[in-house]
Amino acid sequence: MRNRQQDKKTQETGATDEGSARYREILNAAAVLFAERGYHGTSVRDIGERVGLLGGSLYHHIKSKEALFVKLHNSALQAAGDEIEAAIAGLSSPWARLEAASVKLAELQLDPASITMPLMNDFRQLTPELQAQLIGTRDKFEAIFDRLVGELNLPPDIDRKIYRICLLTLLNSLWTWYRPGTLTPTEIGHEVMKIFLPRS
Amino acid sequence: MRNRQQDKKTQETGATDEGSARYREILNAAAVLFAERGYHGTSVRDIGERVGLLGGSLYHHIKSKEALFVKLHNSALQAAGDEIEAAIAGLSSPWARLEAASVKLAELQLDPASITMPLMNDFRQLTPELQAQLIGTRDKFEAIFDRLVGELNLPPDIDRKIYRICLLTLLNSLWTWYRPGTLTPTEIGHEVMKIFLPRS
DNA sequence: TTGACTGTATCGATCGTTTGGTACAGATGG
DNA sequence: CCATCTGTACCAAACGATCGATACAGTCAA
Repeated sequence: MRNRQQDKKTQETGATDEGSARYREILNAAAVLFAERGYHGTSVRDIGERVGLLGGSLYHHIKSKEALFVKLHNSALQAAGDEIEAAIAGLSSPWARLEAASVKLAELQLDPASITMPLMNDFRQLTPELQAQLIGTRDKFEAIFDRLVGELNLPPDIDRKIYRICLLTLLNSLWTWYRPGTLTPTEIGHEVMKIFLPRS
Repeated sequence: MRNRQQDKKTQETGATDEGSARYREILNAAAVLFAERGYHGTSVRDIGERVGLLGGSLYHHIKSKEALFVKLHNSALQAAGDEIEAAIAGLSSPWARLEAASVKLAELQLDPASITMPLMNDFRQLTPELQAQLIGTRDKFEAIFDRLVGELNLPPDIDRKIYRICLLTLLNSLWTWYRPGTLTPTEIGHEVMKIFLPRS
């Protein structure tokens, strides 16, 4: 028995280097892989390889694969929420505000440089305990669009909840089919909004 | 003289009991689990448990987990395509045809009794080789909606390709958020179509 | 010298898959 | 009628590979 005393365990808090460069590297690498291959399809060794570390060495920076995913998910949603709020800050027309928010979200989802939002939809592949850690952040994010849709003067026969879900689902799924080429992410965002804007 | 002729070669394709009751049981169980937890999140032992078999015993009926998924995917898409074609057969108005097709697809996606279409979107978690086996069937299915959208008299500023992708993405994602309650699958289908139909 | 960082090596669990064997149903042949 | 054979369907056990995670020793800058 080596450890009569439980030794210091410097990182028992679970919080590792919140802001180190290495940690952000890992966060970015994990974001790409989770987005490309899903949670279960990505191993910690895959992530390590992308940042030049062995799988086991990652655990000096992260607490667990699950914690990494939660951190990634929550901080991405938080950042996206902030950017969207900023994008609509100066606008007053309800339709203009919704369009600006949608376009901004499209840009965020399709920007390869940003930490994208892996598995915004579809976290069915995650364990229920993991899901529980994510719904809070997600609800808060969706509340932004809930508010924006609530301000709209929509035709009375349109269900606002379904309208909002559909818009968010589409924007969050853009990256599954978008390929850079003829249209920019911004243009894609406007194109999608054409479907949701009032016609006539 | 057992086989002077290579006899009828009933299952040379690697396909096992194409139509046995057990095989359909396995297909159904796998459909549910793949949809709930994704491909990697579902183990063959999980599937076996759902039909009262050990994981290894499944291999008397299936060739591999991948083959099971491919079979599931292709037959579901084939059946859905047939049902949608039947639903629009008697209609002539382009908008009525698209709406009928969409509602039918919504019903198929949300009917818990049918072999649903697991991971219609999002097969990024699959290996490229597996994906290659699916895109053919998928393209053929999407061609139905491509044709229907092509018949529409859409506003000229709307990109038809994006319009079609968005509609299909939404319909295929319904099950990720739909919960039985106030609205039936049919009503959900119509509700979604309200967004895509010409307003005013 | 210390503490942050990384490699080496390994753990137990689980993965998809294979193997050997068994129980049983129906044909076959003497 | 009985013995034998064949094929189906399954279980029990195990395979090698890989999973997330841990322990520990070495490296190196401060």
